[in-house]
Amino acid sequence: MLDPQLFRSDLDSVKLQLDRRSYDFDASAYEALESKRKVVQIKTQELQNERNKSSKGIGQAKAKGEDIQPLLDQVQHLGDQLKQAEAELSEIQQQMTALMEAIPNFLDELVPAGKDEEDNVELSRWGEKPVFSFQPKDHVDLGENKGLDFEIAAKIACARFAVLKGPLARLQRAIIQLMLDTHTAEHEYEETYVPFLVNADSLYGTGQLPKFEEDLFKASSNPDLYLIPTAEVPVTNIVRDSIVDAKQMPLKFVCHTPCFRSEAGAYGRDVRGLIRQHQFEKVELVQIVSAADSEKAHEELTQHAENILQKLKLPYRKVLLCAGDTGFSSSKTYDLEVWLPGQDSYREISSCSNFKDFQARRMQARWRNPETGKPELVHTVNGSGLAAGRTLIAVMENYQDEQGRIHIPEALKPYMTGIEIIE
RNA sequence: GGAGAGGUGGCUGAGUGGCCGAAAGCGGCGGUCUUGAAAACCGUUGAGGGUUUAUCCCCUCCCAGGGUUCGAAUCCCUGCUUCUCCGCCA
Repeated sequence: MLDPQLFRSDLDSVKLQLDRRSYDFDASAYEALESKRKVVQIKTQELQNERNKSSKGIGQAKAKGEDIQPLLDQVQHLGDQLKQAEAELSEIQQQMTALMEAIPNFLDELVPAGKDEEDNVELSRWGEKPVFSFQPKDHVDLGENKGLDFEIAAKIACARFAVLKGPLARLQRAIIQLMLDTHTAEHEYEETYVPFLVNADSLYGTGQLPKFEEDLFKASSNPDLYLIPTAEVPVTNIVRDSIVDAKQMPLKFVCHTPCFRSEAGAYGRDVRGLIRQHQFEKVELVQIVSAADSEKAHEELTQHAENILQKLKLPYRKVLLCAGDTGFSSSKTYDLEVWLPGQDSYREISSCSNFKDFQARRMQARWRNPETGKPELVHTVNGSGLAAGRTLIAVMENYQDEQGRIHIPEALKPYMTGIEIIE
């Protein structure tokens, strides 16, 4: 949610900002609603004031033992008028909220113009792509005789699920362990365990609702809960409706969860393999910081995700998303794309975003600034550190040999109880 | 699942229809005292919003949503939630 004050004080710059997003903002509809709001709100508050004064007068008269009947007759007309004004105001406010909550975040000034991922800007590359003396296989072929099974998963559930058995299941767990250990021990994140089902308020807070409900799995039960599409939702909502003590800032959480996505708009895309699944494992990094610190925190958090790729010696590149590819709630996003020999391309393995105060305003998440003594909105920053399912793919494809075996990267060996090669 | 008791400011906690946005204490902030600190004492200290150049003024908020009333933290209904006891359970 954007700052409503800005809409009132400088609508022109709001329009310019939303233009960068190619967001079709109906400024005249907004202005009409806003001027109506002003009139009705003032009228409502005047009526409330009148009621309060009268009631106070009645109380005092009664205490003195005076006859209050004449006073009661006087305020009789107030009730209906007030009720009507309040109803009208509430209707306008609901319309205003509906309008405001559908508007995406402003883009950071450094975000490049562009329509889709073609226009993203590559910032850096790390690592050497492996050179093979044979035609490298993709992870589906490599996993075929090693316990990676999509048919069984489709029998158990449906398409876009996978079953892992034996050393590959072990390898995914090792990857998760490495990430959690690194982020807690070296990057000072607090390990967190959270619900995998969340309520609508939480999804609203981080921006998935109300606009993107079709991307979610809803649990058809009472109370209404949704499967989390990312740990970002439960973890960020830890600070919803609260004022964080300055001494506790910044808050840094790391959390491993499964993630569930309906992939409703992805028919026919990435149908092969583990790339795009309804369920996948991810380790998420979340930071709750002050406005002054969020830019730095965003850079650092991205580096923390990069460190995992570097430990695994997986070649990757860092990309700054263009205007059209930056998510609804995000102000600025870096994607980390890992090299996948089986696909002969870079694929997203982490997405690190600075949301500034956009989520915080939706969540009413604040901290008390000791300089002013006043509560201020926090900034939220998060990123995958990393998507474990895709990391598994990257390890399989980058560490394969001519016999179709998979060599365990050095950094994972301590977690594999002696297994050095999966064959 | 059954029975009972609660949800009030940063925290503890008083308040059962008007003088309550809310006692008292703790904590925070400012000051007096002190070489400095502590203690003691004095003062101050909730959030959001409207109007305004600003001050002023006004509105809303005592878990949430409805209701009763001229008037609700207080009474009624519904929901959520916490705690205690019993049962069941990984």
